[in-house]
Amino acid sequence: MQVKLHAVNESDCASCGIRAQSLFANLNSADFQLIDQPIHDLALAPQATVFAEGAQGEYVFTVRKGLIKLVRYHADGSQRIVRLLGPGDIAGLETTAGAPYDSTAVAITDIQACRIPVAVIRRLETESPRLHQQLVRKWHEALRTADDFIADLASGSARQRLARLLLRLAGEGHDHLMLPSREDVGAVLGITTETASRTVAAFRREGLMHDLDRQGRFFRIETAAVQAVAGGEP
Amino acid sequence: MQVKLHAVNESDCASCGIRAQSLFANLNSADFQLIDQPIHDLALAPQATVFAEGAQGEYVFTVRKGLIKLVRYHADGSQRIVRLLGPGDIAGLETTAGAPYDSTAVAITDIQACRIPVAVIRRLETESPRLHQQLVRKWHEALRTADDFIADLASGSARQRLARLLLRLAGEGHDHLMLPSREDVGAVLGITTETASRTVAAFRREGLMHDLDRQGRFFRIETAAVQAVAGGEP
DNA sequence: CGGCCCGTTGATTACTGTCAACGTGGGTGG
DNA sequence: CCACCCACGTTGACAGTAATCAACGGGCCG
Repeated sequence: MQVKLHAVNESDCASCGIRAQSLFANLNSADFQLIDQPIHDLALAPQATVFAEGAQGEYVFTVRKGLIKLVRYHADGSQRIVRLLGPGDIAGLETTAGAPYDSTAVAITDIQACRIPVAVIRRLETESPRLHQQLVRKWHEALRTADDFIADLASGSARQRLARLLLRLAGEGHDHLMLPSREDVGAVLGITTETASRTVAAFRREGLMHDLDRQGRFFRIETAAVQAVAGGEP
Repeated sequence: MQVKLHAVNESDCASCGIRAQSLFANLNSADFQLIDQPIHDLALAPQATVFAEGAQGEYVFTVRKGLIKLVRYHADGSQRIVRLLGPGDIAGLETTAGAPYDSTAVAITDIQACRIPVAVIRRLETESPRLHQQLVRKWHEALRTADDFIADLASGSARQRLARLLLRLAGEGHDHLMLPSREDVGAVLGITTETASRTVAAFRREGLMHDLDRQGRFFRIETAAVQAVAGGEP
């Protein structure tokens, strides 16, 4: 696992591309003075573990670039991905509630993230209403996303689920996306790797998605047609 | 929909059976003085809607007794239950983030709940660290429960899912439970009403659960055997 | 160059969804 | 008070989908 660290300061935050969605979205200079422990920039390679379920957390992580999976393991060793986190999302929010990590976080792609000591959050939370507001927003986003996962990605046929995942990964207004490994797609949708592979292959044959590379990871989707499948059309 | 209301005061809270799990768990008398809008006691009959998805919320609801379902509706009209709330749980937390309700809340059983104006929460949150701490705890509980739903109730065979639901409804250390309608069981587990009915019937035949009434709602379960099925045993 | 991981595909089985019918208990209206 | 009706649970038959077991090819790393 490759990990690179370097300290971050206020000016880095000021020029951060995802500042607007981050926890520090509307902090002022006085707020920044309250940060008494270093925030580190973190680079992770695919498959790197950010944190493990059950560990006592000391950091929250703001994803700046890449995709992270939150995983729960079943008794039989199989995994279920409970949520996917992208730029602007926070991993390890539960540490701000003083709890151990609820799931294991693993990098799917190359990751750039900010590692923020939970003590910094606790201090800012009580002293800066601006951070507090962002924190509540993040709790709400996380909960809403979790509910979306149940409603969208855990209901209906494999075709419907895959279609909804494609739309989610592409993001509003975009038609290109990167798909995780077929195994991860299966773990997100609650289907087997084989069914995930078959369904992707079927979508390609049907012209619902087109390869953008030769490794079967980057795709362009026919948004309207995919939406039809997501809604229940065969 | 039958709704009964009456105002609640500090002494009611002091004697509340679920005070320990409630938002007001450790408020002191000074904190109670900050409550400047009335909190109402709410009684609801089964099928009553507590709030509807998309509505701008003005209240959060603490469930004192009964079971509430949080529902999302699909484009085709079918429903998916995203979470179940019982005594001590809060419905409508998202209003404290200033957002509309993310899902529709419907009573499954007779309900007793406290209806708390969101303005009261906002005021207490800034002025009472005790309430603030409880609020964070509630966000965390809700998020964790949502993740549990994905990992436990949306993975594996119908038998596994039902077994896990039974264990969850019984609660740690208990072996008796009330099951919602077969339609709701299906909507929780992401299976059809028929499969839910068949699987319940199979569990009864196999002696995994025993009727406690004649309407097929109250059961006693063989906890060890049900755990085995939940873990993957046939 | 060889091995290995990953994606793919085939064959078969098992499970769940679908469509349909029926009984029963509770509620309603006469 | 009784008859009717309806919602709900149940069960059957069958179709359709996904899981399982197995095999194979290609790209990447050592």
